[in-house]
Amino acid sequence: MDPVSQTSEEEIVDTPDADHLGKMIREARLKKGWTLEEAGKAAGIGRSTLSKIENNQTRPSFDIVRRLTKALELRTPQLFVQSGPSDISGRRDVTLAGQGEPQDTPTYFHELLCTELTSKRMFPYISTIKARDVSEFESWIRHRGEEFMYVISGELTFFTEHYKPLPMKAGDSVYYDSGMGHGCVSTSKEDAKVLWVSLE
Amino acid sequence: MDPVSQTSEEEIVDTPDADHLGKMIREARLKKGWTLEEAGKAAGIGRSTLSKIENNQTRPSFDIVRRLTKALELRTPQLFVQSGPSDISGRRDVTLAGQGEPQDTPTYFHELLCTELTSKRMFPYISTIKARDVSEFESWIRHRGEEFMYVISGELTFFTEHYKPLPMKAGDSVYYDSGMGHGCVSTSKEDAKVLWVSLE
DNA sequence: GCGAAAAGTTTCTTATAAGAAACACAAGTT
DNA sequence: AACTTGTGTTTCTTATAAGAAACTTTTCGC
Repeated sequence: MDPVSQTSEEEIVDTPDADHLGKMIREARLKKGWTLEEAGKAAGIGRSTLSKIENNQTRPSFDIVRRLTKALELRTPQLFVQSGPSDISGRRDVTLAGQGEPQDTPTYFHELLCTELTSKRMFPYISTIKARDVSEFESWIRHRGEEFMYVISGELTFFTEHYKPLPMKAGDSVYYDSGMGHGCVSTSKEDAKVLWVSLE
Repeated sequence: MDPVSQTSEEEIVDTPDADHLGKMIREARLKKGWTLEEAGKAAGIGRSTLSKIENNQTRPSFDIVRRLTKALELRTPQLFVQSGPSDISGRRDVTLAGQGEPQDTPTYFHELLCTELTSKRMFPYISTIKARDVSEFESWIRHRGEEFMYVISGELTFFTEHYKPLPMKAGDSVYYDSGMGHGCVSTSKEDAKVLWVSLE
């Protein structure tokens, strides 16, 4: 196999991961240095309930888990980890310069990166923004999630709902709620090039 | 307020978001064009149960929700959204070139980007990798989550456990499980510069 | 419009989660 | 060593989730 593009889609057997949850919660609680009583109070649940959850003696309701994640400031995605064909553990995916998967729209020329790794959670892509006048700005893009943008080259104006237009140049970056309307136009003579990383 | 750096930490009142879950699940099911029966079968639960969940007439167990997210291929983080002081809705955070928050280690010079938005889920930073010999490579970095790296300038070799060393140059990118040991060294005369986006 | 089939909702039963209180087990204190 | 206090575990009760089946609504054919 080509050493550069090693994304293999091997089938992995499913395992129950039954006692994963309790372990994680106990870990998070101890990390905060809390007793069952304290953590329970912070999350609004009884200490006996929490004890049983941590020892996997019960299947808690989604509500309870949600309250716990908030109180303990737990990262939620990892609570759902279940082994299966769709996780990226022990994998990597390389895309060489200019070798991304092209995807065009009227305004942007997108190049999707690392598309072999279908189960990844972030979506990186490079966009070429065609040079044109600021006045031509048309409609907002809007999609659930958050997004990071880094200007690789050129100059552009980045628009966000509720904010003033933002002039940007190579090396600048912005992080924003992509649920807000957003979009950008090149303000230099040449096309501008940006790297986007999107997370739903 | 400075229009460029508008990250405000206003207090937002907490709302229960009680009927968020059902709505999302119904949406995901319909998107797949499935009936209650079909979706239930795929997730291994009864259609009556699913009906009640979608109509928020019950507080499902975490297990059931997990099975549903798997069957419906739902993005899990958004199931946990609860309004509160710590989400980024309607916000943005800008970092101009070279204005990131510096953070040094023996091997890397990191510049953290968009640090005002503390509740964001992805962590972007630019690293300058000091020029040195490949043989000097020491120890693996390893942390839970996934990571995306884009080479801004210079040439380097990217190391990942279980894989062959990967020579990279400006414009190349790689996405990998950051739980695997990883690290990189510059192979050009000058320092190399890379953009990393990390997600736990 | 009427019947038949399919999709969704509402009982009804039972299995079980959640919390209170009792219990067990430490680590200090006198 | 007995007493206290603090932490986690195990009953025990009751509130409720989950599934089966009955019921309602929608969709489609004729």
